[in-house]
Amino acid sequence: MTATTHLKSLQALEMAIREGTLKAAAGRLGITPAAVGQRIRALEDYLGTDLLLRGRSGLQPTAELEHALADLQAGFTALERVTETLDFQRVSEIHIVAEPDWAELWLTPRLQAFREAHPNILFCINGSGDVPLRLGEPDLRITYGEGPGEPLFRDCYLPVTGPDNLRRIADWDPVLQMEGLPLLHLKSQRGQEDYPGWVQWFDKFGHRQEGPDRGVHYKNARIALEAVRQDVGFLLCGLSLVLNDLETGAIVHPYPASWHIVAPSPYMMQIHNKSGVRPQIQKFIAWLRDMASDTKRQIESMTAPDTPG
Amino acid sequence: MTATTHLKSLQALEMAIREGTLKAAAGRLGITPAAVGQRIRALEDYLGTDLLLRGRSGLQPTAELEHALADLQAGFTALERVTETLDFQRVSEIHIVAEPDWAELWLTPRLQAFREAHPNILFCINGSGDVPLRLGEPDLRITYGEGPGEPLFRDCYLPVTGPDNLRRIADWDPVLQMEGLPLLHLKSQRGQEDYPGWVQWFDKFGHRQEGPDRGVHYKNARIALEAVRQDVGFLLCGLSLVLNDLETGAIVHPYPASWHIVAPSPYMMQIHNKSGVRPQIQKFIAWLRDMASDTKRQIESMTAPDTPG
DNA sequence: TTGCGCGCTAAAGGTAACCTTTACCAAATG
DNA sequence: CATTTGGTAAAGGTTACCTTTAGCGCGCAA
Repeated sequence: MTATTHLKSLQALEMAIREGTLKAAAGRLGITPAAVGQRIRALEDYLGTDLLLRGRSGLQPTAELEHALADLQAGFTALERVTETLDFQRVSEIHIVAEPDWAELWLTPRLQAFREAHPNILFCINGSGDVPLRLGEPDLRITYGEGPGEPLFRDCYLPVTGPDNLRRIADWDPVLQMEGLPLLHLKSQRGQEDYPGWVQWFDKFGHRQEGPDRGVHYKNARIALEAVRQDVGFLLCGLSLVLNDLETGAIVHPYPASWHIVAPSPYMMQIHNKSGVRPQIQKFIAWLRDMASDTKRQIESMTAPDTPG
Repeated sequence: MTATTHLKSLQALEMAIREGTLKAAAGRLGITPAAVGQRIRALEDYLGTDLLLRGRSGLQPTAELEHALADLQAGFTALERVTETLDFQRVSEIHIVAEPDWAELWLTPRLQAFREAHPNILFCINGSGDVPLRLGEPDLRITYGEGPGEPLFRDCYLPVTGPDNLRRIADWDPVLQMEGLPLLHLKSQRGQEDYPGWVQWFDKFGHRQEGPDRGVHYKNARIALEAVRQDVGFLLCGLSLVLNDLETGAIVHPYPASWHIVAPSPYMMQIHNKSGVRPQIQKFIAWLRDMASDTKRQIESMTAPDTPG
C-alpha cells in the first residue's frame, strides 16, 4: 500500500461535494474557483475517470466516486478535528502595535468578546497586556495615515460634547452656539495634516469667528473624552472612538452628523510575516476585519447625507 | 471552521509516527528523509509548538499531538481507503509496444499472474490483446539496443538445442560436436550488431570450422524454439526467453553456460508521459521491475563463472 | 579512545505544482 | 433579449516542495 497522493485534489473534491458548488468550495479553501476545478481535474486525469458531474445547479459525484465518498468525508472530517485540536491546545501570544487612541478606545473595548471566545490567546498591545513585550516585529501593526498595509476603515471627525452642554446651548443661535465655550484639542491634531482639527472644521462649517486653534490640549483621547463627558467643552473626535459613548448618551454630537470631516487616511493594518501566519493570528485578523467593517458600516450609516443626526 | 492546511505535513507526521523513523516514512512517501523532516518542521513552525520528539531510536509524539493522534491516523487511514477504492474501480488499459520476441516469450508468460491479480487492467501489447490499439504513444515501450529509457536486464546468449540432440552428440569430440548439425538463426541476428549470432559465438568459442552463417532462418523466436524442441538443430538464443523451457527440460544448453555472449545492450523500458503516470500503470511498472530483476538474478546465477552448466 | 555507521538536520538551489488572472461559454433568470 | 451565475481554458508567475550535499550527534565496535 502506497501513500495517498493528490491530497489537495481530494480535499477540493470533498469540499466541492460538501458545498455544492466549486465557487463555494473555493471560498472555503481560500482559493479561486478555477483552482478548485484544476485540482479536481488533475485527479480525474490521473485516475483516467470522471469523479464529479459539474452541473450548473449543483454538483454530483459520479458512480465511481460514490463508493469512496464516505471514506473521503470521514477522512477530512477527522483531519479537521486534528487541526482544531492542535490549534485549540496552542497557547498563542499576539503582539500588536497600534495608534494609542485607537487601541485604547476602539480595539480594547471590542477585544473583550474575542478574548472570551479564545481564552488561550494572549495579547500584548503597545507593550502591555497579558504578556510582556518580546523582541522583534509585532505580529500586527495598526497605523493611521499613508503607509503600507490593508485599510480597515476610514474614520469621520465630528464635534462631540457632554449632554449638559447640549441642553445649555440648545436655544442659542446656531451661528453662535460654540462661541465662548472651550474647544478641546488632541495633541495629535496639532499641526498634523492627517488629523483634522478645529481649524479645518471651522474652515468648512463656519460657526466661529476666531480662535479655533485656542483651547485646552490633551495628550490622548481617553483623557479628553473624560473631560467631554463632564461638559468641559467641545472636542472634534473620530467617530469610531466614540460610537459606544454616543450610543449610551454619555456624550452627544450637537450638530448634524453630516457636518463632519472625513479622515484623509484610513486606519491601516500591516501583518508581519504575511505568509506563514499562525492560525490564532489568522483568527484574530479575521475577527478584526469583521469588527472593522462593522464600524465602517456604522460610520457610513450615521454620516450618510440622507440620515443626518 | 476553515479548511485544513498543511495536508502534506500532516501526512508526513502521521507516516513518521506509523513507521517509527523519518527514513522509513520517507520511503513510504516516496521522498527523501530530509523532505519529511522539512514537512513536519513546517507544521511545527506554523503552530509554534513541537509535535514530534526525534530520538535516535524511534520517534514519539509530544503531548500536544497525543490528543490529535487518533483523528490523525483515522483521517489518513480513511483517505488511503479512498485511493484504494478509486484505483480498484478503475478499468484501465495499458498499451505496450515491445520487441516481439521479448513480448511473446518473456512478457506474456509472466503476465498471466499479474492479470489475475489485477483483473481490471486490460492490455494491448504490440497492437493486440484485451483491447484494440488506440491512437497516440503507448504507455510503455520496451526496446532492445541503444536508446532512451531505464534498463530492465541484460540478456545472455547461449546455444540451446533439443534434449534428443544432446544425447546424440554426447560422446562426440567436443570440437566436432556441432559439425554437420543444422544451425538455426533468427531474422534479428542477421547482420545486426546488437543481436549476437552464431558468427560471434564461433568467433569466441571455436568449435566449428566453417559456415557459421549458414543454416535455417526463422522469422521469430517462438517458431525457432518450436523447431529446437523438435531437435531440428542449434539455436543461439537469449537466455531470458528460454528460462522456463530450460527449467522443464523441453530444451537444453549443450555447453557450459559460461560459454555465452553477453548482450551488448540491455532491454530498455521507456515510460510515456513520465510525470502523471496513472496508478494502474505504476503498479504494472513496479511489477515489471520486479520480474526483470528476478530474471536478472536468474541469468547471473546461471552464467556465473563458478557455477557453469 | 578512535573510527564508523546511522539517523536527523541545515542550507542551497531547481523545478514543478499550484494559484491567479483574464477571457470565454453556456445555462438559468429576469 | 440582456444579465447573472457558475464553470472552463490558457497563460504566466511564484512559491512550496523536493533533492542534493554537507554536517552533527549519538551509539557501537575495534
